[in-house]
Amino acid sequence: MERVSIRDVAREAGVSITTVSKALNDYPDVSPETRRRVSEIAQRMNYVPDVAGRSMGGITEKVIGLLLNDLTPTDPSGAVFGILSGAYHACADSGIDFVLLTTNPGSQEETSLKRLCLSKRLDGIICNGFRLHDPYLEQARQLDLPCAVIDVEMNDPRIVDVSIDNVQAADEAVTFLLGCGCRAIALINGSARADVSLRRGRGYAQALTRSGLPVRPEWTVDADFDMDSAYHAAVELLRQYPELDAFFCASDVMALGVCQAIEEAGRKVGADVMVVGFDDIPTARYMYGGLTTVRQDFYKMGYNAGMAVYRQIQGQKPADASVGLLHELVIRSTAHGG
Amino acid sequence: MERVSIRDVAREAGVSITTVSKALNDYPDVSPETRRRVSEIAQRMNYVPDVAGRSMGGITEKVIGLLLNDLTPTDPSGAVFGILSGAYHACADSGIDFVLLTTNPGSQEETSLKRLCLSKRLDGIICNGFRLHDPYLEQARQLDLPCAVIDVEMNDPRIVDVSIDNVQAADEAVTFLLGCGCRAIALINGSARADVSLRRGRGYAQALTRSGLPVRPEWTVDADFDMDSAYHAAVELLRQYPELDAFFCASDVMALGVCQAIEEAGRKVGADVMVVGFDDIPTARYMYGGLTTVRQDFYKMGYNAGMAVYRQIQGQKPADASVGLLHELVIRSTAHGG
DNA sequence: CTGAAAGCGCTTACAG
DNA sequence: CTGAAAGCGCTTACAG
Repeated sequence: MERVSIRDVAREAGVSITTVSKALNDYPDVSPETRRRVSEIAQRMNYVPDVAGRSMGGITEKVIGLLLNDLTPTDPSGAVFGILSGAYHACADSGIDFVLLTTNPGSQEETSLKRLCLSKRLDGIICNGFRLHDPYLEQARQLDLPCAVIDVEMNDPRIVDVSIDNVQAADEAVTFLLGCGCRAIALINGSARADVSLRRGRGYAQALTRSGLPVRPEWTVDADFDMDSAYHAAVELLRQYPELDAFFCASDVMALGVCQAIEEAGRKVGADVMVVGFDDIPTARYMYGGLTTVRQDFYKMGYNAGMAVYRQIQGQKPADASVGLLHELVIRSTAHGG
Repeated sequence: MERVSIRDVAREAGVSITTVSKALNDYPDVSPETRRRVSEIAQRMNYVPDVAGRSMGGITEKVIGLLLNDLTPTDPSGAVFGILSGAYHACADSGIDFVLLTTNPGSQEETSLKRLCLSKRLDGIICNGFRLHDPYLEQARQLDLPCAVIDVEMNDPRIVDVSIDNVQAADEAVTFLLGCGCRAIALINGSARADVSLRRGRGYAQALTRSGLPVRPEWTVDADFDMDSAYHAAVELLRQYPELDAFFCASDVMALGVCQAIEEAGRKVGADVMVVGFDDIPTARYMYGGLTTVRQDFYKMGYNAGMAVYRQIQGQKPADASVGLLHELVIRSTAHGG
């Protein structure tokens, strides 16, 4: 596509490029008539200043990157999409450029986070999908750049943590199951390498302990947030421990696999065995008569993360981005009182 | 973050910036020893060439933009995510920069597609989510840029169309329902402003006509791809036309609403009333005992679109990107023979 | 109010 | 094999 440069506009308008630049950048020292004529001509010629040129001239847009650890082909829970959309809109609302970046365990070894940020000229970064011990997580602490990390408790004054209170959320879910009369509750957890799994496991244990119930390690399975793994785990648990009367699952997607296993075992979900999921994915209310689950708002997580990074770029101190990030136990059919 | 420039590296290495540039860009006329030392120093100093500088120097990366018409907070079907991921990976595999852009009916009036492409320095573009009569759709034809459009039949030799054969897919779905013995089949369609809706409507009518059945317009409802609208439409249809024995839905998400309406009407999904959805979303097999649906591969659509645009950028002629984009009727519980 | 000139960080003929 | 210099498209003191 043929690009029109500032010289072309200047020639057409019969002025210098200085004047074109000033007219288009709202400098006061340009006659109204000149400004009008120049903008009119620039518009007509479809002149769009070259970003590289502008950048060299000293004008750069701020840019925030959303760094996704592994962009998978599919996003069953919609978590990544929600975060992406939220971060994007936070940038749009702040007049900041948004750029999508991805990495994976392999490329984390190749290129340092710092070089990645440098090459994309980032002014701030949001990290999502990182596992404990991922190299970039540690590098984020050394990064001299506004940074928000989603779903990993970094405990670093320079980094904004963005996540719901997962311990509390899991505690509430399990406490609810106990209130429903359940006494043998299994935990189908996400990957042990994910910080949220640790926290949800803690909430689960905390609720049981408070009720004077033992925490039986054999009733906790790491199903890596995977539907099929959860299904198989539940099949096995139900076979070995027929006394199980409830499953708390660290994601709705895993809850689906668990529900299927329960039904295949000839038991009735929500009656014989209760199930609570996590996330409240868009289709949750249509599954198994309505999945009882812990809702979290991924869009808002992304949005808050974007805004928190933006504020830091503006020089404000990193506000607590988890404020207003509330979870909510949504009671439907797969687990319910009375 | 402190940026190191080529001068800093040159100074540190005791050579000219010319030599640094040559060493780092693999020019042959640099002594092996100099090259080694310069790269070593550049690496150590975390030197990353400034893209703007490189661009001014004449070296620019190719970039493909994925333009989404409205980035919604949520993506219940996972279609947008799949396309995004596919397009991203096509770019990654081709060594091309990927950038995410969004627009909406309002901003389409403000900025022309051409200016948008110019401002992002695009070398190619993929359009998704556009409705018939969206201004950008017409502007895409005039655009002097490799372009792929998803799910709209553009019929333009310069534009790559990317979509499954929606007429054929719908025809197969309805023909299957007829084979199941259904004789009163309603169509819950997507927005009439979406090209795919038109095509699926055509396939629906085609299948009925072939079987000598009348196409009753009152049995077709535009539910705009929305779960709740589909639910309400189904409630109403079931009330007015109790003889309905099947629903063909233009999306799984809408099928969910329809299934709920059927159950609330005291009828059994898959027995009294059959339901076929569209998309095969990740959770489809867990809903209502398994949703019968037409599968399409969104990731592949995005990937093929990206590759087709890339090929055009390389100067190759625009291959048919829909090749290999197959749909598949997945028969589960909500509609099944015998 | 206008414009010539310097400078931003690179690359690349070109001379040595 | 090395480096001085021109040039890419802008912005912005600065002089007029």
